[in-house]
Amino acid sequence: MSYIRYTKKIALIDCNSFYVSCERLFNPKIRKKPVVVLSNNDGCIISRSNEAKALGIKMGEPYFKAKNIIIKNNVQVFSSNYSLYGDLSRRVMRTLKRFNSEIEVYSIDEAFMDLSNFTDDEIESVGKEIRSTILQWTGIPTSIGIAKTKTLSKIANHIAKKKQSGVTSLIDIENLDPILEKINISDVWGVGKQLTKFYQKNGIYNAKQLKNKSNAWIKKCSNVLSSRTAMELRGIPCIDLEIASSKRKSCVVSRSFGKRVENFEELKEAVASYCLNASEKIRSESLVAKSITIFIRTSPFQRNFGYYSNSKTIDFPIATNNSIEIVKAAVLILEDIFKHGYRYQKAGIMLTGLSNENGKKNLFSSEKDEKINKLMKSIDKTNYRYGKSTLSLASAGIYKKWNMRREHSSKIDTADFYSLPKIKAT
DNA sequence: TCTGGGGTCCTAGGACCC
DNA sequence: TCTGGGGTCCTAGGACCC
Repeated sequence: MSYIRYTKKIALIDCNSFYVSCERLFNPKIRKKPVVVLSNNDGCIISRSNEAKALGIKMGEPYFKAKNIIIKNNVQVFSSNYSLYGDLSRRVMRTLKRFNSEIEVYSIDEAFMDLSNFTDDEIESVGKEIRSTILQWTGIPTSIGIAKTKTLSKIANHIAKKKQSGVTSLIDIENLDPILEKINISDVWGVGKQLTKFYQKNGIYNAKQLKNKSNAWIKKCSNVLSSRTAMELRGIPCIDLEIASSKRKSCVVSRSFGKRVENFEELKEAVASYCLNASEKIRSESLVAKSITIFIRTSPFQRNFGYYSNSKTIDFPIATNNSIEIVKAAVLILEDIFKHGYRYQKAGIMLTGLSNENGKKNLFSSEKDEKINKLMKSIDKTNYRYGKSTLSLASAGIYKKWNMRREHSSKIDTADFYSLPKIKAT
């Protein structure tokens, strides 16, 4: 058997300190200053400018723990504004698609792109052109790594992050060993906390050592994913680019509360309102859910009031995306798992077994279902037009005392068409 | 005393990613 | 006082069947 083996060129484009860069776009005064963006509920630090990193502020660090450094160094702090970041992300991806319409949007701030049709000589300058175009058109700085596999392009990107040009290609490097040797095993894509521990125990401390370990050993002692990672380090592509955007399989809405919740009614409100969010989300993607899970828990960090965590899943008789039905099921579960006497910190709802809506009609659908579907659609339309939660269910509450903290919001809303300034043509 | 074997399907939990 | 949220995939083990 013979086959043609051609070398792929995979680029990973990654936005630098993405959330911070988004905030900076609308606030030039903080360009050269240390900036951090906080997670929901102003809990943790999830994006840092280089200046903030240099101060020793760690990724994922609780905000209250870093507060001293932050105040002392006048670090600018922002609550997260996901509609802004989502909007800018779409702009970046749209710009990227001009270079190759087939990209894999891997996360809000990253995309893989196949650049195999360019020659080895061109590749680095193509990378630089992509980078400068994105910067010019969207204002977002990026780093670009190019290599023969996704895993290697992650490493290339890692290196590019530290370079002035922001672009690194490993394509025409014959022997990658000296480079891989400098990459810490925990920095390899697909190697998390547990695997790092395991590899270190077996004398593997860097990417080169993993690359040189036999597949048989890796598969036996770990799993297929790990052996794929090793193959990719050797320059053999095992993880395909996922161009076609596939439909999601689950949908989660969960939040920590702004303050601890003790009474059932408030918890019910929160859960009901998460249900409305989740069902609207799956409706907008024309999906229906087979089952629903509710979970509640007290803080895992403060157990002095006792710790309680529980969850339960039930199946719907017929897959659904109807808010009313979903809230009803959620409340039933909640009644079952709620226990008095605890200070709840977080609750969440998960819709699973998602499938396409059009397969939904069956023996049991009725005229009533049709009416409910129409009602849901008009609620969604109204909320889209007049702002989120214009129409809601009474069970979701009005005052939402449990709502999350968001004390440092920049309040920029590019996604809300109606909050844009109006200019009248004369 | 001695208590099949193998296949499939489902689920919960763990590990990973951003 | 204060510790995020949303995904995917894999695996082990149980249930069930013949």
